[in-house]
Amino acid sequence: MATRAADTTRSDADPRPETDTTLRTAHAGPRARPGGRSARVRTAVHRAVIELLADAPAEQLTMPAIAARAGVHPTTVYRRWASLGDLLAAVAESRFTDDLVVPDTGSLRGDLRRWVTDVATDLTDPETLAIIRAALGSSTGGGCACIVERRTQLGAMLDRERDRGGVVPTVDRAADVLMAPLYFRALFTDQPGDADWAHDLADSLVDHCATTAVATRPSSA
Amino acid sequence: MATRAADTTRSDADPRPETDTTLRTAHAGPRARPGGRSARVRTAVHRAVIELLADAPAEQLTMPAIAARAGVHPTTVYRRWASLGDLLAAVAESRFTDDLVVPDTGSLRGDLRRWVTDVATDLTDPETLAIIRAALGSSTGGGCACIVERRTQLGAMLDRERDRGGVVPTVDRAADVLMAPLYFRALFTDQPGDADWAHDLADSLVDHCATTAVATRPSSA
DNA sequence: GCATTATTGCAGCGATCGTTGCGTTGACGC
DNA sequence: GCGTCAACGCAACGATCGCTGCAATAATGC
Repeated sequence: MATRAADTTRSDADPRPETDTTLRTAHAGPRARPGGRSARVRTAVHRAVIELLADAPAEQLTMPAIAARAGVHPTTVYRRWASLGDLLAAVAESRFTDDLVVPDTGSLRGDLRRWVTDVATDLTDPETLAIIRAALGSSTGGGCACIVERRTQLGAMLDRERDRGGVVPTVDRAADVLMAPLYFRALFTDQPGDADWAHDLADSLVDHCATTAVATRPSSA
Repeated sequence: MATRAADTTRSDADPRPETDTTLRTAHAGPRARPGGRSARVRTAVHRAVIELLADAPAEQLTMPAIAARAGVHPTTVYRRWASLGDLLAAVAESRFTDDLVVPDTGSLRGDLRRWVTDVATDLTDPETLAIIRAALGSSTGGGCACIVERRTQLGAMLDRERDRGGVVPTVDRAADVLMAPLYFRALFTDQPGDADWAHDLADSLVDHCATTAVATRPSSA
C-alpha cells in the first residue's frame, strides 16, 4: 500500500473496457499511451482544479474554466474525464496518495499521535478542504477517494502493532475515534482542532484499547 | 432551541438589512410580506430541491430545473435566493429543524442512545444524505446549517443531565464521540452503522465520562 | 529514422444558463 | 371592501456550456 504507481503514469478514467493492471506494466502492449504529453496535461488539469477550488467560490468550477487555467483546450478535458465529478474524484484520489508518510515511531501510541497530527495539519489547508468538499458534493462517490488512502495508512499502523504482539482495535473502531472527529470538525465546524486535541484522540483510542479487551471481539458493523 | 418559527413563516435570504427578529413578530410593520403565496413558493422550491437531489445525479441541479420542478418561474428562484449555495443552505437548515424531537427518557444514557439511533436512522435516508453532500459542496458554508440544530439538541440533553446533578462531557467532546462517527460513516463510507453500533457510541461516551472525571476539565479547543 | 495511432487542438453548433425590464398578481393594512 | 407595494410571471437577450465533426501533433514500437 501507499506504493501505487506515481501520479504521472496513471490514466484517469479510460473509457475503454480494458484491464487496468495490464496498462500499468512496462509491456503495456500496443494500446494506451500515458506518455509525456498526456501526463503533462493530466498534471496541469489536476493542478488547475486545485488552484481554482482554492481561490474561487467553487460551484463556478466548470470544465472550460479548468481547461483555460490548465492551458489546455476544453475539448481535451471533456474527452478525458467523463464528468466534473469524475475529475474531482480523480484529483482527490491522486492528491491523497503519497502525500503523507506513515510514521514508524516504534509504538502504536507514538505512531497514532504523529499520524493524527499530520492529518489534522493537512485538513487545515484550505485547498485540501475545498477538494474534499467538492468531491463529496459530486455524485460519483468521490467521497471514498478522499479517505481510502487514510484508512489504509491507519490499517498499516494497526497491523504493525499487532505484529509486535499488542492488542489493537479494528480499523473501523480506529476510524470512528480518530478520522471521524478530524474530518467532522474540518468539514462542519470552524474549529480545526489543535495538536493537543488530536493527541487526546489518539490517547483515548490506545487507552481504551488497553483497559478493555475489546480488540478480540468481532466488533459490530 | 428547537422552537424557532415554523417553516412556512421564515424568509430565507432577505437582502434587506433589517433586524430579523422584528420580522417574526405579529406587528411586522408595513414591510416584508411572508404571506400565503411566498410561503407556498418557498415550500415548493424547497421540496423541489430535495426531490431533484434524491433521484438526480446531482450536479445537474440548476436553478431552472428547480423552478420547473417547483412549478415556479425561474426568475422567482433567481431573485429570492442569491445563489444555488444559499438555496441549498436554506433547504438544509429548514429541513434539520423540527424534524427530530429531543428524547427525554430520564437518564443521559437513555437519551443519548435514543437520539443517536434517531440520527443514524435519519442519515440512512438518501434524501438527507444528498442534501448534506450538496450543502457541504456549496461554498456558502452550508455545512454548518446541517449540524447546528443537532448540536443544540445534544447540548440540551447534556444540560438536562447536568441539572440532574450528573457529570457530563462538553458538547464538543460529545460531538466528537457521537456526531462525528455518525456523519463520517454516512458521508465517506458505505456502512450506515446499525443500531448496536450507535448504542455503543453512546455507551462509550457515558462510560468514559463516568470512570474519569474529565468533565470538570476546561477541555481543549 | 519511420509508420502507426492515441491524443490533442480547432472551429462551430445547439442548448441552456443567468440576467433584466416590465406588466400582473395577490398579501397586507386601513 | 380598497389602495399600496412586495412578490411573481413573462419575454427576450447575451454569455457560456457541453458536444462533435475533422485536422494536426507527438508518443510508441519496429
